Formats: sequence, structure tokens, C-alpha cells
Amino acid sequence: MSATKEIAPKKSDETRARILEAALTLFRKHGFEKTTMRNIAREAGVALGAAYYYFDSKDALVMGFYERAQDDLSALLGEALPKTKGLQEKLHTLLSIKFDYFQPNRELLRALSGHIDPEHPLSPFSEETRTIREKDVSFFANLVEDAGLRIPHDLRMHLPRLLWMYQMGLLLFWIYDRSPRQVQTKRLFEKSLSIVVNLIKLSGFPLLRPVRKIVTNLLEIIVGADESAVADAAR
Amino acid sequence: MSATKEIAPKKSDETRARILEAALTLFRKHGFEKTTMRNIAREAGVALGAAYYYFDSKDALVMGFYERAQDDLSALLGEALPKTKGLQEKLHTLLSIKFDYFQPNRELLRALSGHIDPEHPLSPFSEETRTIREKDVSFFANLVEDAGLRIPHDLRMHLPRLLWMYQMGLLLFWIYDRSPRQVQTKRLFEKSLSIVVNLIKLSGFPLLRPVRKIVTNLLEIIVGADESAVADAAR
DNA sequence: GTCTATATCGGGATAGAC
DNA sequence: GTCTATCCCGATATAGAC
Repeated sequence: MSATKEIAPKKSDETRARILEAALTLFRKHGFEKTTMRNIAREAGVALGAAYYYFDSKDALVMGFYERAQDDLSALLGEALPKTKGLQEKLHTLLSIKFDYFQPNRELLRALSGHIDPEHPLSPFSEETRTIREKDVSFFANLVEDAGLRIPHDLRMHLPRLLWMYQMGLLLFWIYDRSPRQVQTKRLFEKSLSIVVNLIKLSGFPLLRPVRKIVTNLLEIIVGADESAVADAAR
Repeated sequence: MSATKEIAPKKSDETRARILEAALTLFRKHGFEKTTMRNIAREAGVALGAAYYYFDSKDALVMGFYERAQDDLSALLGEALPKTKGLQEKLHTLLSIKFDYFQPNRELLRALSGHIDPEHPLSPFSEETRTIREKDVSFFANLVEDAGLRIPHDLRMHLPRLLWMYQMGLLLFWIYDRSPRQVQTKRLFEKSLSIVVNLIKLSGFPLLRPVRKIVTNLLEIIVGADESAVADAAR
């Protein structure tokens, strides 16, 4: 009978949600920097200490935002992707959905884009965001799988991560795109996407083998650095 | 007689230098975040107000560091580069000198690497750092000039900026390289440099014209975005 | 113009009472 | 779980010594 643990998390989990909601509202309205924890607490109708009780820091609120976005996007993608065919269409759909989803929070993302240091908890490369990142990479892995292309093994093993980085690059460009309705990003997106897809399709072409080797060699140095850093951290 | 203006700026310009020096020392010793303006003032043997008299903010101290680095590097490069021959050797020398110069401040640079937003004064892409950046790009322009290669016009006009971005990428990788003596960066550097140089040398090869077009097209979208942003800011 | 001393404020974060 | 009080620090301002 006391299944309150799993079934009814209503208790004052709702307070937490209210605080997060208040924070996001204010972030969107006045920007991240200008929004103070005091404002957030007031907007949510709690005391400052209460806000800190639920979220260890202002950054923890951002983490809450990341997690919610991941959940929402997971649902949206799971819905839309199965209806698509081919690598290009799938990638186009995935990225379009992300752009649409993050549109209202573009300014917030800009304020957060400074977190590039893998040591920083909010960095897209940090240990703290690892599960989010890996889930995100897995979308690309599934997408490549479902596209059903024949891709050389050496490239294939890096492809999900590579596409994830392509996505991050596009998002970064988009965040700082000051053209009217981010049409520049749109242009870059369309143009680069077909190049990327063509490169992947061509990658099995025997003549391109040396080129592929050069690319995968570079990749291995970069990823290798990543892995030894992880090994480092584990010690 | 009263040529104090140009000849003897010793007055208490020296104080300014001392404050900057104190700041850098503390940044190196305790990191950027943990160093307070109060500490800096104390280390320099002046009052807090004096520190703010010379530097409007903690960030202004960083700007001072950038400017000094630019001056120092300008001298070092002007000394070393004329003794080199060929694109590869020149690029290798330039980048090696930068790595060596920044080595003691690697941690500081890591703390600053978050300034990626072109709106932020300390960003390498900001208006405030424009002259520094342009001077830096001009090193690459001269270097390409002096290497005396025949390079297609469409690529040549983008090349200095492109090489500058290559440099920034390497520096970024280096800043976060956790391998023993940044040997990973060393590997990436050697390997990528010869690829870059070979690509440039091959760029005039007629068969590669379509490839070059693809690259320059993408570049123009990206740079175009940059320029319209500048035009935007001017309005 | 150069600098000290000090007071004040805003905001992130914490301690401890209830 | 929630609130009040408090601390720390960056930043600003002011009054005044030299």
C-alpha cells in the first residue's frame, strides 16, 4: 500500500518542477546571467534556501534543463525517425527537430556555450553529462544502422561520434548566427549535409581508401586523447 | 626638453606592470577563478582601488595579458620566421613558438577558453580583440606570402584566416590535452600539419578543382555570416 | 594624476533554526 | 523541507592624502 516511492512522486517533487520552470521562464525572459537565484526563488514562491535545497547551484538548474530536453527529444525522435528513409532524410529530420526544440532557448544555450572545458560539469564533454551524451550518440548509431548503407568498418566505428560532432558544430554555429531567422545556418546545414552524406556514401570507393585512412588516423589521435583522459580520471 | 611623453614613461606605468605581473603570478599559482582582486592588489602591494584604477575589471587584466603576449610573440616571430624556408617549416616554427610561449599559462588559457561568444570582450572573435586577431592573421598572410607557393586565388584569399583557425583548433586541443607532456597534441600537430601543407600544395591540381570549390563554398557561407554580423553591429 | 581607505551593493552559496 | 541570517567576493563609489 505504501507504494508512494514509485507510483505517487507528487509529494513535493512538484516544488522542484516549479522551481525549474520558474528558472527557465526567467532565463528566457531576462537571460541567464541577469537571472538571480533570488528572482528564481521569488518567481517560484519559495525562499532562497528552498531553491538551493532542490538545486545545489544555479548550474544544477541548467542540468535539469538538459535532462528534460533529452527526455523530450528522445520521445520526439522516436516518433519521427522511423517514418524516414535514407541517411540524408534521417539526418535532416533529426537535426531539424533539435533546432525546432531548442529555438525558444537559443539565448540560454548561447549563455551556456562557454562551458567547453571537459572538467566543467555542464560541458557537453564532461563526465557529468556522459549519459546524456552517450544516449545522444546512440541516436546517430541507430540512424546509421537503419539507413542500411554499406560503410567500411574503420569509418563505421567512428561514424556515430563523428556525426554527433557535426551536430554540435552546427548547433554552435546556429547559436551565434545573427542573420534574420538564422538563414545562414539553414544554408550551411543544407549544403554541408549533402556533402557529409555524399562523403559517407563514397567512403567505400576503393580509390578513396588512402583519404579515408588519413581521416581515421587523425580521428584516432583525437579520440585516443579522449580515452586516455578518461583512463586518467579513473585512476 | 620635456620629452617625458615619449622617452620616459617610467613614472608609474611601472605600477601598472606590477599589478599585471601580480595578477598573472596568482592566476598561475591558484587559477583564475580563485584569484580575487583583493589578492592581486595585496600581492602587488597596492590598495584595491589602485588595482581598479589601472584595470577596470578582472577581465581587463586578461586583456592586458593578451596584449603583452601579442607584443612578445610578435618579436619572437619576427626574429625566427625569416630564418625558415618553405610552408611546412614556417608553420611548424610559428606554432612551436606559440606553444612554448603559452606553456606556463596553459591553465590560465583553459580558464579563459570559455569565452567563445563573439559578444564577450575577451572572445578571440570579439570586436575588442579585433586588432590582436588581425595582427595574428597577418602573420599567416606573410608566412604564406614568403613561402612563395602558387596557390589558386579562390583558396588563397581565405588561406590566412583558415590557417589561423587551424591554429586555434590546435591550441584548444592542447589546452585540454591531459596526456603526459601534451604528447597527444604533438602527435596531432605533426600529423595534421603535413596533411594541411600537402592539401595546400595539391590545391592547384586541376583534378581537385571541384573539391576546392566545395570547400571554398562552405567557407564563404561561414565567413559571410561573420561579415553580415559585423555589418549588423555597425548599424 | 596617483593612490589609500572604507563603505556599500548585488548575487552565489551556506549554516543552522524551526 | 523550508526559512532567515550570514558570508564571501566582484564591483562601484566616495572622500581625501600627496
